[in-house]
Amino acid sequence: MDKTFEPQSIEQQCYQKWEASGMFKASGEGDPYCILLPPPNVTGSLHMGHGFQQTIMDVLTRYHRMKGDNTLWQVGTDHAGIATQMVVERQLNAEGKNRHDLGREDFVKKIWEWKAQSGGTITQQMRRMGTSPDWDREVFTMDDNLSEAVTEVFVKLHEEGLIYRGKRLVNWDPVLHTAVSDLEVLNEEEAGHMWHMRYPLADGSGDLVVATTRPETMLGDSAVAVHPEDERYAGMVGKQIKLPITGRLIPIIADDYVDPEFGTGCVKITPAHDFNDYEMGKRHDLPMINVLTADAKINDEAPEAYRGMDRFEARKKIVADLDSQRLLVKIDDHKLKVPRGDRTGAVIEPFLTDQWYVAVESLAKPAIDAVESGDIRFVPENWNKTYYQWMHNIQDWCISRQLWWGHRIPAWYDNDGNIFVGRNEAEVRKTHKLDDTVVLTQDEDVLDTWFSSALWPFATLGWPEKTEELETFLPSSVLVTGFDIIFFWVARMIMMTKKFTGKIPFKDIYITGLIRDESGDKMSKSKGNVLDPIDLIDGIDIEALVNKRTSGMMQPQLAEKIAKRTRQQFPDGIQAYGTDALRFTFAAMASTSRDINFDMGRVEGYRNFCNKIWNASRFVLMNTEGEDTGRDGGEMTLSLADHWILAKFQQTLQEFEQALADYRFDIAAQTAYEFTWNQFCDWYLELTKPVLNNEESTEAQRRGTRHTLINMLESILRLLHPFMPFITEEIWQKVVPLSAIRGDTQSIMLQPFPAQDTAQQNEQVLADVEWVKRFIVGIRNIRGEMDISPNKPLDAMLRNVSEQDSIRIDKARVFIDRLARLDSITVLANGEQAPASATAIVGDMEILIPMAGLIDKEAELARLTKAIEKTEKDFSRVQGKLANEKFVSNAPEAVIEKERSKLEEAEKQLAKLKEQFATINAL
RNA sequence: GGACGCUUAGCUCAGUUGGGAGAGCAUCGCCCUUACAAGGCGAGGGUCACUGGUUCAAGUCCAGUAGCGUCCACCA
Repeated sequence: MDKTFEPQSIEQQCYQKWEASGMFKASGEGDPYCILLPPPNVTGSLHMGHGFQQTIMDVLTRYHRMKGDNTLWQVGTDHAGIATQMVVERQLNAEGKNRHDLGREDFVKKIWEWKAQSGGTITQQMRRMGTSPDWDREVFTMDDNLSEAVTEVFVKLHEEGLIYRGKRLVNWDPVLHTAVSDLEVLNEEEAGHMWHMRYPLADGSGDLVVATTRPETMLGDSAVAVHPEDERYAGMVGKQIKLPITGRLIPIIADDYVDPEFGTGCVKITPAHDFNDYEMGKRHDLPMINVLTADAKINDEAPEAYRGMDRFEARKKIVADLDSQRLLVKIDDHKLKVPRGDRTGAVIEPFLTDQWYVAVESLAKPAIDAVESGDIRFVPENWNKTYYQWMHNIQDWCISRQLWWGHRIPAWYDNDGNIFVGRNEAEVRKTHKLDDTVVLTQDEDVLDTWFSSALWPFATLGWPEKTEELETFLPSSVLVTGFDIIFFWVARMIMMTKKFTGKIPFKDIYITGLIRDESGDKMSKSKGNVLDPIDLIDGIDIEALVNKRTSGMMQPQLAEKIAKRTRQQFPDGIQAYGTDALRFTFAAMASTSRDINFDMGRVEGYRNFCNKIWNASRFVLMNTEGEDTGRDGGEMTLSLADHWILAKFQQTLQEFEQALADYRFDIAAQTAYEFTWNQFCDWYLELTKPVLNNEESTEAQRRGTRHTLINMLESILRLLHPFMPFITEEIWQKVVPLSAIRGDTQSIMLQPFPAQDTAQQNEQVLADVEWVKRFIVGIRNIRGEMDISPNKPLDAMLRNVSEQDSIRIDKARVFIDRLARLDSITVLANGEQAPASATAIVGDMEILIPMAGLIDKEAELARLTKAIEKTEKDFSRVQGKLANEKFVSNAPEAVIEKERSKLEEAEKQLAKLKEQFATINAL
């Protein structure tokens, strides 16, 4: 084995072996365990969030597979309507064309070509993360069977009246020319203005001043509203306004919605271009005057001078024209929330169009019940509040999109505009008895991508067929996803799955935090702080990294700054840390908090952990290869250390499994790390040396220790495998022939997870070794602080040795001698004089290292002073506590007892330290 | 306006029924000891944001303040 761990050399071939051997498939035996991969966009490439969530899913999948469950990780990708269409359209733009030049059919064909060529990027990258989903079951949301499910759901919901078509005000993206749902609109606060405009009364008796943030919409005004109890305008309600520029007559109406305190207390009402005005328009039966085109330009409803102007151009002209007519009163600065499309960033326009909707109210109720009843559980639990809040205020879902890429809506129109919904045209003709003379044209629109995503839990398992998979794996065990798509996806899956299968889609919902950069900023192209998980795995040099971060930018002017910062942060680029280190980092950072600031130091630390495992394994192999490890029987005597590490491992295993059951991946990772490094490597491996390198050891002792050594390592590898699949597989293949494992050893991933075994728990041994450790650390501490070389053998004297101390010394003598590097141990009789010494205290026992020629007086006095101060502080705190009568009478007996023994301990120690101080001081 | 969350060592973060403040990285000292210098051994470092309350006892529970963040709704 090489001296350092080189992840590159093993990962990819290891993965190929796993995948080719079909090891990711559900075994068909054991309790079902299923995870659904939130399907990433087929256009996408792996980002840190994917890496994080997939690590968690893979840990769970590999763990449950090893536990013997019938484990399925269902994988697939999403067609991502808008995102994908935009990517391909951008390519066309680069060729100087647009999608209309190609026409719908050719454009969609082009997207399929693009998908065939580049759509596999993200699934290839998932493989680099070491994920183990059943790739043979990979689905794409536009596959035939998924599309069938989509049609089926649409038709059934329509039959029940839960899908309807209606003319409503929708969020319109004027760049994409499509409606989008409420969730796809982001409201950001931006600096704007409030224009105060004078509207004259038609009878010439005066005027009103309205305040607006969108003057151009005045072309579509159909009323002015005031509060019914606003005395200022009491006499005006019912009168007419002569709307400037257009000359139209519009009424002054009264409505509670108006806030008399805000602005002038008069609101211009534009029902076709504002959601609140739309509602008021309906209440007052006002005309809906649409003054915009699909491009958000002024249409022919407006006076000629404005027609064809962009909405923002029109705004300027209208303000100028009003000003010249002395109708502009003032312009105030005003902060307002501007709605923008989450994909395009374009200002969204409330726009009156025909769209398809899902009436969600009746679907929402069972979905709320499913969480309230505890059938579905959010982890962490407080996310259910977010869920309830949205579900209780849920609005009908606009599902039609004026795009070309997606599931075509299964609705047909005849020439009279009648609508027929069915699974296909033939079915429609049959059910509605339409012969060939009736011309039918299919609805041009496609469905919101999230409509098909909502069916993911059952459609991927074969629905509407009654498949065995559906029977076995629905509901799935846990959904691992981010809070950002609780509304988009999670809630809709619950509604749809309940509706169409009667079952819940999943039992637990584990909500992960968002991965941010080290200072808490969101990773984004424009900030230039994006890390690519693949770069952390393979490494990247600084030039390539700078190039990556600064190319293809929306705002090229930021490039220089980003380049500079990147060079500053990564002067030598990013090292290749390997997949296992990255995965371990993700797992270790998966605490319950909302956001995670990604710290490169952690990755480096866990890369070092990989190296530690690697070198510990080298040590184990060096000492077991070609030796008798007891694999074929033979007498074995286990040392104290052997028993101890087995017991310690049991403790670790218990904590580890509990943590995983609680979805505390950070605790599980920490537990495994601590055991492996601080117990197994730092102590146990050192404790095997006195046995293996001791000429006096019997063959049974050597065999026992070798046996423990190799099998302990083997168990650790299985423990760590769910987190670090590659390094554990690589080492395990070398270890297993020496271990006690028999049978099929094709891969560690098919081995059982280490079993909890009460026979190996041993409190006595744990206590004994803790005592030994304190003994050794006491002497190391003296060496460290006294600058005594670790190589220099010392003579130790012991004072106040109890019977138990003596037994322990006998049991552990070889270990103590070797690890503390002692030449001799002398037990002093009661009252026997000791030479001037440095001291360590273990319980009641004192360890004395004679100072002659070794230790200087001042240094030892300083050390003792430090120890005395610390002990005195403890002592007086505990003493104060016990002196408090209220504490003694109120606290539980166990707590008081603990404090009493603490006090006693401190008192004894203090006495010894002070005595020692006096002795040294007298020299 | 409503909801949720965060504030603990220089940095990134744990701290689960209230009962001795922890980890990794960074820092300092010693050590190339035959698994590992991506390492070993040892050490230093915190008025747990602030104020008040409950309690014998508060990082932990309650109330409030300040700062930061997220989501939802929204006044033109």
